[in-house]
Amino acid sequence: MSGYALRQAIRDVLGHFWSESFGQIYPTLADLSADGLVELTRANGDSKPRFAITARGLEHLRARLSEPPQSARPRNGTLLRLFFGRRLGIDGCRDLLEQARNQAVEQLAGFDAIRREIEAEEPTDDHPYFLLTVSAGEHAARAAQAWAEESLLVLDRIESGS
Amino acid sequence: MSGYALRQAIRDVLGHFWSESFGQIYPTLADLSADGLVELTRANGDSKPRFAITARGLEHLRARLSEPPQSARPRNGTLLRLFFGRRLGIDGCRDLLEQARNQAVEQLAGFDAIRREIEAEEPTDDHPYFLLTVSAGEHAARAAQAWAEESLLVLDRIESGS
DNA sequence: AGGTACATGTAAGTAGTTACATGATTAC
DNA sequence: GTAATCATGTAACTACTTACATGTACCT
Repeated sequence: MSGYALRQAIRDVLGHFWSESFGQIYPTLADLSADGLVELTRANGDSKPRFAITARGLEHLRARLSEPPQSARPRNGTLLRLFFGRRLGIDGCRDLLEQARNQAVEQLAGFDAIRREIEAEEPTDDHPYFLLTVSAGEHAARAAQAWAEESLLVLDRIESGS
Repeated sequence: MSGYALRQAIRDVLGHFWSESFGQIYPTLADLSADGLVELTRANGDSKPRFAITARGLEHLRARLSEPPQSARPRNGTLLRLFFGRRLGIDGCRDLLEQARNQAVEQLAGFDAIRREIEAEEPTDDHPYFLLTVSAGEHAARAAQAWAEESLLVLDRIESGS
């Protein structure tokens, strides 16, 4: 695919756990091409550029996938604000939690659509792995929804005097 | 508290949803001090420096807490590797999932300790908010554990031929 | 013909960590 | 007295995003 199409695929398919910008994609694609890990095979009268991974690229990919994943530094703005909830005020907290709940519900609907899309396709050996990542999103979103709803009830109890 | 103590508090208390490095803390503390939002009040023969938030600092904090939280770009190395699970190989996937499960279990033990610590303290108006963030961690960790364990079973089914 | 989507690339800026340098205080 | 901890600060570096610049292909 093209770098442009690659970015769309990353956004649409890996969107809930990964992201890349053009500023990352194009230089990286150029480096990979220079190292012979991908090839630009623009066929005959083809209007669209087609990068494809090479045999050496596949080897390299396997090696990179085997590297231990490094966890990103945690940075959750919602939880930081709730931690200082007394300073923020109870209405601000309620807004944050309602937003968190709504976001979780939307995500669940999105995952449901992705899951049905995958299951409607001709099954391949990759599908079980794709579904693993969807399942991770579903578990996380359900947990987020449950937490937000419980927490809204806790706020009610705080407000009605404890 | 001192910048040094602040960093320890961030690591120990907010560790599961926030982090700051010295390279962030000291310049920021200097800026806040210059703007009169914090004050260094080193009492008489006190060996330890004590930064404290000022009245204007509290106002500023409230304003900053009211800003909408911006979500960081997603970057989950474990899910990225599992997405390409067929390339990584089933044993590599198993390692990733076992690590994810163990990490979740450890986190749950940590949250349990924090919760008991908070509940043992003299209750303050802040405690319900602290517990909200602990609860978020517990929900997320329980979801991660359940997902990892389900997924390990899925791997078994993949391996035993589908 | 003109707008939208496709396509690439880069410079400037943002946000942060890591590593280093330095010294004071406390514990044993 | 010496090792560990407390304490501050900064320069170099990493890893990205945003915004801009530029052009092509496709649809109506």
